[in-house]
Amino acid sequence: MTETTKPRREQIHDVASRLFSERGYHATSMRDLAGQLGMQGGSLYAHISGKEELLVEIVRGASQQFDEALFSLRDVNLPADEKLREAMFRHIQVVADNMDSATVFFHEWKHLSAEPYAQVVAWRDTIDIFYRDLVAQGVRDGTFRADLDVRAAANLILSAVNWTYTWYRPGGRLSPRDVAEQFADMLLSGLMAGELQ
Amino acid sequence: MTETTKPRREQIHDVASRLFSERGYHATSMRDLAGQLGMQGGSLYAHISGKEELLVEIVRGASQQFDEALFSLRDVNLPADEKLREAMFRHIQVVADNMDSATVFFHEWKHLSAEPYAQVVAWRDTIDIFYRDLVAQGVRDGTFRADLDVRAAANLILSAVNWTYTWYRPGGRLSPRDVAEQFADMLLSGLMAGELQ
DNA sequence: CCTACCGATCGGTAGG
DNA sequence: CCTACCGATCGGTAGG
Repeated sequence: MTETTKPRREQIHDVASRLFSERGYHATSMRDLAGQLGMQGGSLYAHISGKEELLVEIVRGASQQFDEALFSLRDVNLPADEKLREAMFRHIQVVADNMDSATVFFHEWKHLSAEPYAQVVAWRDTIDIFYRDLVAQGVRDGTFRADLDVRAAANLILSAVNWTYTWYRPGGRLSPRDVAEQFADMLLSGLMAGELQ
Repeated sequence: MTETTKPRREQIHDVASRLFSERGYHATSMRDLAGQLGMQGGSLYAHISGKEELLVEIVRGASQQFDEALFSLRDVNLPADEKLREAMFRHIQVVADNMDSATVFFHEWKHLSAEPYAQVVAWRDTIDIFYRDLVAQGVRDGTFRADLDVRAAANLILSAVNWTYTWYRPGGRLSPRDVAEQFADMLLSGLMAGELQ
């Protein structure tokens, strides 16, 4: 009995996330969408107001997932390196658990109209600041190297966790935890062998 | 006299790279393109065979730039860490020098038809292998840590250099060399302060 | 949720 | 390189 039917609106969002991520927003027609749901193109408008509403809600949903995962970490009292491990894990997990909407988020946000577009830009800043604060804290308390460029470090971390949407395969060899630990190990300790060997 | 006119075909490619990167492939119409060149939509077909030809050539051009930058490094005799620095610099420089076509490359290749699509997938593998070989060499000769996961390391490096297309601004505060050195410093030495302090 | 339809726009072509 | 046009398809609506 896994046949419990989701609300129609939710089904539409799920299919839209999948098609937008596979083909892109502009290459997906409302008729494509309707076809996957077994209805006619015009019937979609009984449930939604328009195509862009779908994009807006997918993008907003994804950014909220990131927010919920990361901002509860903000004031947690942990050593900077452990905090970074946990943040990277949560960040990657959001991507892994929402491959479709995360892909739409990273790929299609430029097609939003002015207002939601500006919200994404503002949101990106908050995430940037989250990682900069995390790094800055680690530098201040001596966990991280004193000569770190905080912006560059945050940028490198974000590159690692964001780029996962292009290559990660849920159900594959690596769990989100595996990826996070591998990346964090390398970022924290570096690739170089110790000087003494 | 910087008014030397480029060949029309090249102008079309330049404008197409810019519009495809700004708006996306499907959201750019042939009439948009023609308008920016001061001609009518139909007139484009005196110079090109179709819209997808433009996408194919932009994508192919970008991948060739990466090839030329990286593959001459393949058999150069350098310590692995220096080789990595140089590879990252060249990789980032290709992105920085070709922001438009690099963006199209990373963003729009999924819209290619079967054959050029498969070429991009195959190309990506060669780049992946390039970085894995570089890391593996460093592990073998003791430059890099013996416990490195080669695939993960290559993946992390690629995340850093590829993601630059989303944030780098040519002519801004940082040169491609700056970014490459910052990233390589952090990747090679890690973020952690030394154990003794 | 369907049928039937709207005006607009798409990539591309014919003929000059 | 332009004018004029093609069939196809787009997002969306009216009326039921």
